[in-house]
Amino acid sequence: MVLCDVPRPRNANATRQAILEAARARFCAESYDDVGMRDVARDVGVDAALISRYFGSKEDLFVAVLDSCKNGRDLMDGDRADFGARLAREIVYGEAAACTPDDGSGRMRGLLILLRSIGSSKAMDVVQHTSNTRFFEPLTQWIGGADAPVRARLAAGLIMGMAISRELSDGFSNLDEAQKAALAGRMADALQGLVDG
Amino acid sequence: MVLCDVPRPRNANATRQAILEAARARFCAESYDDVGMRDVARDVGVDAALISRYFGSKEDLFVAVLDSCKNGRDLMDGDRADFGARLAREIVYGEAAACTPDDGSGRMRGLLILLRSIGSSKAMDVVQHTSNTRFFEPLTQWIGGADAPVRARLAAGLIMGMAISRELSDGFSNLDEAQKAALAGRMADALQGLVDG
DNA sequence: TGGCCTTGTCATCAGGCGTTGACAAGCGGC
DNA sequence: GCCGCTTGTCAACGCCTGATGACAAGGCCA
Repeated sequence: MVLCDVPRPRNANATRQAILEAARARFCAESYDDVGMRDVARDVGVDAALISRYFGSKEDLFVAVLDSCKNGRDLMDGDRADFGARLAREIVYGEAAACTPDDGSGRMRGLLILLRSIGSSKAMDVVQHTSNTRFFEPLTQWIGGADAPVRARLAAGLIMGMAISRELSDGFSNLDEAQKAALAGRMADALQGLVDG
Repeated sequence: MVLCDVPRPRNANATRQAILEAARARFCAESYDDVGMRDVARDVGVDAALISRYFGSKEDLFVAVLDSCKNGRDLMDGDRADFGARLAREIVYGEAAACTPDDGSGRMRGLLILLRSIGSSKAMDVVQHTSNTRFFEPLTQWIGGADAPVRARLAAGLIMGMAISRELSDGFSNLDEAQKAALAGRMADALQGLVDG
């Protein structure tokens, strides 16, 4: 996970950015409590004290990481008629789970980070607030129409639940390819039904 | 949360049971990482060292708590035609969230404890194993028929996701009563559809 | 070349954790 | 009454965490 082993040139902006990306990868793979400042610092090849200086506290770093992720609205980018199929594919086939330390292009990355740290009391406030403003509310707006809040809650629940189910079952490893396809199909239909009303 | 403040009579079985119940309440309300041995000990009115002696390690205590909960199969008790409505009501109206330190009669308690500690690396092995043997597999068996694994995954995902959605939204506090009823109704239909095939 | 601000390191702190082994107190049997 | 086992307490250990302030070194400017 070490991103750079030659002496880092003295460049505050680049270093700050490297810390942010390393932290994003860590928070994507581990819960808030399991991510240590020293871990992130080691990934970048820097002393942990520097993170404190650049970002303040660990919670501030967490917020900065969430802000650096693409907005939850991006989940709704693309053809509306494909929403269900798109999301189902990303979750069932794990395209959402890939979490390389790149520019944060994964559309679901922010949501995955939030899901990872659910249950951590220290991150609870941030997680709760961010999931509402970045995920629930945009989804509700985008769905629109009568019962939008209700349908959005259900869609969000299904998305989050299947993401967790994926974690708990090691990527649906107990399902063969045909079953995975069936799972993605059923999930897509359910989601699309909620979007279309 | 202190269950007893008069000097506890010297009774190993009763003390062990009291520790188990206090731990169950704690693990139901907080994640594995957030529950401290000293917290549980204080609830019972006992020294933390005693827990180590009676249960071994913290992980052993966690396993003992999960074993003490009603089996996940109990979720499927009752009229099969009511499964969706029953589960939806318990989640939307929070009957599942009540977690008093009683005999562990809540049917969803075991599942709630597992959900609380998702994301904790220390508890991951236990959570993964228990959720499969106590929740996924019984549900798959109970659903039965063609595509049972697929439908069970979807049902489980919806149940878990809505339980988490409930947490993140403070008990669906942004929904009025009519919307909650609509949510429960839609969720019930979706679940029942998965059960019936 | 010398001064100085920036960038990064190091040692350290206070606090929390789970766990351990030595000790105190209750209590039944001889 | 005293022994010995059980039940519970206490102090401490080693480890890890996030955070802090003093210090070293790079690099620009005069």
